[in-house]
Amino acid sequence: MAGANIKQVARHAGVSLGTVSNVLNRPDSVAPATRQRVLDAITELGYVRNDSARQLRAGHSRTVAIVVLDVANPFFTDVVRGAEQVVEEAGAMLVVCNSGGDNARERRHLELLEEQRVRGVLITPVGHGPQPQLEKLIDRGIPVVLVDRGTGRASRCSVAVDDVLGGRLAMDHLLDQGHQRIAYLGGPLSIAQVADRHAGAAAAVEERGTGAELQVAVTTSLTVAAGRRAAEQLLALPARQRPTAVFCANDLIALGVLQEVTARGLRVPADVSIVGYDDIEFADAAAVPLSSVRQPREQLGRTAAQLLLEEAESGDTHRHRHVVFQPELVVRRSSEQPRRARR
Amino acid sequence: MAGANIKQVARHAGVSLGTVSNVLNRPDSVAPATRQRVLDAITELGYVRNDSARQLRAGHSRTVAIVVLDVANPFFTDVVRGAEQVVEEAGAMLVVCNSGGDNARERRHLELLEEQRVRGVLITPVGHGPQPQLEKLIDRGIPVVLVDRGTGRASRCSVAVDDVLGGRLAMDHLLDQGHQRIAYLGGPLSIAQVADRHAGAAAAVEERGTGAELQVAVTTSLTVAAGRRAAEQLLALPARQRPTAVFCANDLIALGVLQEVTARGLRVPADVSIVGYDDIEFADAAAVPLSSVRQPREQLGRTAAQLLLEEAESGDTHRHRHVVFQPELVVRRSSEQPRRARR
DNA sequence: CCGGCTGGATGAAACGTTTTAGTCGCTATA
DNA sequence: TATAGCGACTAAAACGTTTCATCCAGCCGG
Repeated sequence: MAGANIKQVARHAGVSLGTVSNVLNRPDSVAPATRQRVLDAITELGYVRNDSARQLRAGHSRTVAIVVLDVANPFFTDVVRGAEQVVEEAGAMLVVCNSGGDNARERRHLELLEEQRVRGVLITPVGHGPQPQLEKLIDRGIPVVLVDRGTGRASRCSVAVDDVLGGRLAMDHLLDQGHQRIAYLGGPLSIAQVADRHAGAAAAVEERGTGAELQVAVTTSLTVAAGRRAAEQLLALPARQRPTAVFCANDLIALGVLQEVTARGLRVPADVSIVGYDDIEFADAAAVPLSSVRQPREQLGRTAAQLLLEEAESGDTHRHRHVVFQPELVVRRSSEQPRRARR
Repeated sequence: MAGANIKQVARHAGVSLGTVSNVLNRPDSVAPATRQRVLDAITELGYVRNDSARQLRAGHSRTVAIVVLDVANPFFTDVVRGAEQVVEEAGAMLVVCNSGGDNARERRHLELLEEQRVRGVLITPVGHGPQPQLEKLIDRGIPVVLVDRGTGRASRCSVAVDDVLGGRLAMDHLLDQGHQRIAYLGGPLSIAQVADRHAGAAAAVEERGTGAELQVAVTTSLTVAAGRRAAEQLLALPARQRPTAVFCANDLIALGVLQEVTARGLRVPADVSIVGYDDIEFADAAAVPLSSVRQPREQLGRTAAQLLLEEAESGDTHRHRHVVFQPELVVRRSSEQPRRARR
């Protein structure tokens, strides 16, 4: 009952092997009576298609992969959910791979995915530099869609949120509040999003021209723990060098900072204002509700998956597209208090 | 350059096809000179193994699947990370599938996984009832390990945390604080964890015998939004019927309750005490730090993966094992305040 | 009554591996 | 000197599909 193949089904139903295949793939092309006989045989033997053989014949699998920087980051889980919807609707399967922000792990995953001849890859690459393994995939004709990573090259589709704009929004807001010593927290800088958000923030300070100072504290990862450690260092500074506001590369960092700051007995936003990035569900539920830059996360995933499937279908006739969404600043208590000017 | 197969590599290197395979799989068995020639041919042609063909031959794939109730739930992302470590160390690949607590989706995933002839499946099943699709996998000889789901049947391994004990711990704590009207929030009850935690809570109330009352409010899912909605209903009750403490089936629900309660101008824990479950990272960062029942999440994943691989290796000689971890109550501000007795 | 057409079924090739049995030339042993 | 043994390599089978070229019977129009 366990391991029947198509040939045994055929014998059991008294038809040829090709007919069984037809029942499976083009049921209309076989006479109702025969079809029923085959179907009966299938259930009777507990036959289950062997996807390996199918793939081998087809030249590619029916799974789509998404490679994210961190599975545990709510930003990515939302993107994944969006992509999942579209992919499953198309009868395919989405597999989630976690690079953890590590170049080597990313490469390893891409190698495995190439071996698997996946139908396509959605990826938020670790670095901005060229990723040879990714080029290899594209050479082989496997569609690749860049997720949340800029306008990319002409050789692939991409969906993104304008991170430079996001950084600018956050920083303009803090400058509006009168802050003069502001810190940007995030890292590693090899992560493009981290760099872009910083670029936007720096540009905003520059343009404002009021001589505000933007310090940068680079963290080793985008986690709550990293945020807490970074805050520890900032708070060790003498009060007059200490920044009065912190803009964090994501909400996890921001939550870490929030924890550490309040643990030290300082108040948010009275002593330190905080703005995060991503507007994850928990930003609103934090000890002090967190101001944050919101991105259309699920939509990002959906759109990416759509572009991918589109490319997988249309083959050569495909023209690469680049979709850019606009972020939006959500002001909450962690930064909203009207303040006197500071220096 | 893109699509070379083993045969072309062989021709290019002037050897037989079998020799190339040997270079790939048993490099020591081929003479160094020949080996080098083959290796050169491989890089020159950009050859990449075709995993479908490999699998077909081997009879099973080298990927392990984990089917979780909710990818976006931090509890599961941690379990996934634990499993990932072990699986990748073994040179295999972990694919994450999301049942979303939906029976039909779970079945669909299992069907696909059976077609893929995966090496094994880690799963937190949606219901406690029998899942025929799961039995089918086992019949076929695909190892299945139950994650976070009780002592299970003898036909498979399992790892779990004692949810009944967890419910008991939480409830004992609340009873110790003198609460007499307590609500249990969670759902759907078809999710085993939800039912078990409730069972533990009910048992604690029963044993205490002080006539405390345990209301149950069933939610449609284990999300922040569901928690908020449930809280809305509870708070609509007249003050003297309203529970003074709430025990939530997970932290997401608890965070939702916390948000709604504070939004209504009530204080936690003065007006309503809250205890959550899972002790996710954000429990500590919430507006009022959340008491919660902690589970060894990553270890759960690691152990599950180890059991799975063990079974996959040893085949028939395998004896199923059931590992149970103990949960631990973490008391924080949301429930810790010493209180006068209530009624 | 014949030729062509059509719906329904068949047989065989092909996909790219891994593995097993076997071949071949050498060297060490009796 | 025959032979057993060994190292290095080869040839071919097998894994389970899908697809394509055939084939066959029946039916229609002429």
